[in-house]
Amino acid sequence: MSKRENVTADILKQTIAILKAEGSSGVTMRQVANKTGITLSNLQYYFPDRTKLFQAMCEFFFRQCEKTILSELSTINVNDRASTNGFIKKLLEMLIVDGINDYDHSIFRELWALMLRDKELAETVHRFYRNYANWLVQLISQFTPCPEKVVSLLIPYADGYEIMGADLPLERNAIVEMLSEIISQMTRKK
Amino acid sequence: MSKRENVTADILKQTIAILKAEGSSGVTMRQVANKTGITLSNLQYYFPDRTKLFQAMCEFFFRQCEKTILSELSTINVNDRASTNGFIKKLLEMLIVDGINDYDHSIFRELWALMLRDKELAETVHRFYRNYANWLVQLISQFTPCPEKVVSLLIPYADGYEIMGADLPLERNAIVEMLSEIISQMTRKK
DNA sequence: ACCTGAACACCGTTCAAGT
DNA sequence: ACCTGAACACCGTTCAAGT
Repeated sequence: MSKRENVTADILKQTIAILKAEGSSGVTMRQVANKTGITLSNLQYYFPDRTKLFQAMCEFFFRQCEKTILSELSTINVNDRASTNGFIKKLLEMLIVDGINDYDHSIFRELWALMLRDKELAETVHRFYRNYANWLVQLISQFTPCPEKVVSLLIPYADGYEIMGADLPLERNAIVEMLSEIISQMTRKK
Repeated sequence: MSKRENVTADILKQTIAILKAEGSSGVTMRQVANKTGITLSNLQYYFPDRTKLFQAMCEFFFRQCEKTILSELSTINVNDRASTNGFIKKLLEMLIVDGINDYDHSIFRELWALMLRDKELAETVHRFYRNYANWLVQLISQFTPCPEKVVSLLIPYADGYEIMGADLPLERNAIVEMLSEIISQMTRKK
């Protein structure tokens, strides 16, 4: 790793840490520089303005995400290949998460807001979602004849549930049950 | 309306306008004061700090939202009472919206981020979602024996779809079709 | 009760200057 | 190629002072 790569990786890690802890308004150029242990001017040498820093942070974040997700998905694949029902349940338990459990979800929420005012960052987020959808389709295609339907149902639902799932008339268990039924009906029918 | 009510309403309207146009980082105390035509100090008399301004803005925004939604829902109710299928389609067309069409959705995205760092604002958002879910349950209960299921499926899905629906393997029409089938199967079964 | 302006520490960005 | 510090206009907040 070149010096440039090392320094920028440090900067982006600190940026993500601050974003997670304090939100996008907490990510100031001076704060990032301080936590990284460099001067403001030096930070600006690597990232000439705040927008560029956010864009790079976004790409860095998704590179990490992709590693995590791919290893999680491969885990599920090995253990539960046997039964279709067990597989679906495992997948649902993984995807349908309460907003309180935030580990990386808070960063997604910040990105959804930042997307509105930064087209390049928005394209990075959309690219991630397209990749994510493709992986899921590929994984699920072993278990159902309509993986595109299942994925098109689950990904948006998981994002929305994370925001306001706690305010729904049904409890999480009932919702997982409902989704499980919907998917097995889809799978049976065709 | 008292003077206080008039001034605060003006302030909050301008706050929402700026939030929609420039995002939460664009909502500065000085900018809000300028657009409202009052001094910074005077704005601070009505809203002692930025957090209080955001909280009041959030409540004001949802009061407007509730009016809009209730009138939209009553419209759907009158025209399509006749056929259950027609009613569901109308409802889906209303709820499943692409992120590009943003009218008020951009404000929701900002609020989802602000919720993470302001518990009072978060409670206001959750209260809105609970009300929204209750109205939908009530409206839908005429057409299906399991309105809680339908609502618990549709609201999170609509929020998630607005963010990343464009990145799914299925087109919007196919998705509306899929959801329509799912709901009519739910309705038939019981 | 309502409104004002000065002053504080902090912010992003620019720039001329160093190695 | 990499790093620095001073200076700019802007920010939220505090405060003492007015009507």
